[in-house]
Amino acid sequence: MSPGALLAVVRAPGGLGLADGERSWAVAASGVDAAAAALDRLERERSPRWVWWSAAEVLGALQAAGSPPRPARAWDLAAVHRLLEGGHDDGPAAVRAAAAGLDPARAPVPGQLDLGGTPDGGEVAAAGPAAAGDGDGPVRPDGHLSPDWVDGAWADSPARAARWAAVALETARLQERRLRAVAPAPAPAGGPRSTGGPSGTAGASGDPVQTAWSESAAAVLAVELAHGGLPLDAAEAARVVEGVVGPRPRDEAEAARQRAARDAPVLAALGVPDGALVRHDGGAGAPGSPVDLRSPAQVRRALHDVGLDLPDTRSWRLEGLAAEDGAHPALGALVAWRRAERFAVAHGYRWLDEAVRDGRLRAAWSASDGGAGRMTASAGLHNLPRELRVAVRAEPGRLLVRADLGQVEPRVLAVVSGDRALARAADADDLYSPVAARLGVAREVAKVAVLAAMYGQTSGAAGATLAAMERAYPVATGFLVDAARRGAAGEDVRTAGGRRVRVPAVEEVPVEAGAAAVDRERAARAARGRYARNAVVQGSAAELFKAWAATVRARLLASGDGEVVLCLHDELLLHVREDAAQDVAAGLARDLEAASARWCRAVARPPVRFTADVAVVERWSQAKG
DNA sequence: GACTCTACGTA
DNA sequence: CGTACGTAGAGTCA
Repeated sequence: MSPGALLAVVRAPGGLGLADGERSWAVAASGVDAAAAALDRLERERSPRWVWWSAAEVLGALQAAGSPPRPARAWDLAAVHRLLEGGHDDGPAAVRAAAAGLDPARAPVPGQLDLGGTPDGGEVAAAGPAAAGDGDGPVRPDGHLSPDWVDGAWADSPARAARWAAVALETARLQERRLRAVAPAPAPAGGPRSTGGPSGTAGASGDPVQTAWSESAAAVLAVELAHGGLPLDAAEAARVVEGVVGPRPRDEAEAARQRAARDAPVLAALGVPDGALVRHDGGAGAPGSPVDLRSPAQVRRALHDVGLDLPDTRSWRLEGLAAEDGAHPALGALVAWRRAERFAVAHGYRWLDEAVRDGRLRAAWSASDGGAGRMTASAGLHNLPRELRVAVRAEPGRLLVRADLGQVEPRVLAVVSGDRALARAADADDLYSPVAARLGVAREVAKVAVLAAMYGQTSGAAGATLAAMERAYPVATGFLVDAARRGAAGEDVRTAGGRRVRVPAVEEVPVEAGAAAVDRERAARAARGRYARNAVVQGSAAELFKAWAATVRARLLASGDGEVVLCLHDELLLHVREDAAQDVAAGLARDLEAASARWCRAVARPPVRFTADVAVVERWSQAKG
């Protein structure tokens, strides 16, 4: 077996089911440690590209092993399915149906009785070892997976586990064929407009399989991030929380008193009598509770009663008014109250107790959630307030290496659109400087215009500069306009790496429905347009980021210098051995060069320069931010 | 109990 | 009438 050859694995109670290009077999391994050891041995002997229905399914439980496996290469069927199809159902039945080109509506849903089994009209069952069979095999005559097997019958015996692995292997091959079929062609030199299909153009070039590899690596990373967690000094975090929301209450009664004490000055400023008596135990419309500050509607009414008629009570609006001369004192009080309340609710003591264990902040990770395929995390990890970053701290003998991509979205726009002028601007450390020179405006104006183009903003100061953008960078702006047009029309779009971003259709409204309904429809189409316009950039940036993260993970794996502990859209945080930190930091830039060059080739676009800001620190807060 | 709305932290 | 996400509480409907 050559390194990188596909090797499918499933984990059953008694051991592993395995399949490579030649045969399928089972390895007995009862218990987490034995399974981890068996996987690890195969990793060392064969250096395969592991095929699994999902990294979480195989690796999740094995993270608890004394020596968890650290696979270098993977083909994650669920991750590749999400790449190809979008959507959320990435279980084996949906994955197999899509890979085999079958109607997903006919795929078995877990727990469903098998009422099907006869071939769909005109559809041909996939050939191969998995389909060969007895009437009780994993693949039905119509090509869909058998509901029994989807529901877990594959785990009943070692022989069945081996067959299930063979199905996984075959499904990976089917996915690879489909990937090549949807791969976007290079952006035409003459302009961005293209025809046909959500990808814009069909036809293989570049190397779409690379996206499958890095997305699969990100799925492995997600499992490791969920298990490893982010090093967090709980005592330091508690100090930060105390500074914002006050001391930790000993019981619910004390918590209620503290809440009332926080509310009192704001209620007084609003002229609400007897604020200290207000109940805040969750009861709506509590008696004797004239204003619940946690209710935006009640706050709005209270502000109206003191002469402030506002469309909403969002902080930025209150802050703006509070800064004016002669502002009502309630405004400033309310802004300060909101900040503390927000902190207490989202990142207060409850969060500390639930999310932090053994000095680690742990969250559930997804490698490609959301329409555009960004990584997501739970437990408030991706919206950790800056004040708390001081508590994200390397353990003794270790340091943090933090790196974030510079101006990643406009650089990605240069790649995906194939705009040569924007690509030249990306040669500069600060992309906005050459753009500003070309547009003949100040740097800040240029920056706003570029961002406005990518977000679909039409109002405000960016408007005038947008026209200059269109003249100076017609390929890039044309690409964005085209994506917005597709989105507004309800067509799906694809990222550079071929990720399908589903755009929900807008319900058509007859003219008779009235002007308001017609306006709503137009607004909904515009929103879809902005969504699609942004998704092709944001989603492509997510792919580049994951390619980088996968490269970094691979190097850390080989060196044993440390681990990735956080992925934050364009930022990586590594927890590494103190003596290796400088080497790791230097390697991050090289990894970015390698990953971005590979990514540009893979998506069949001219190379564009990417930059990263790298720092070695003890606390996350010490890095620029 | 499931859902929507408002709000707000991060990128 | 600038994108995405996760999360929470109030409020609504059943």
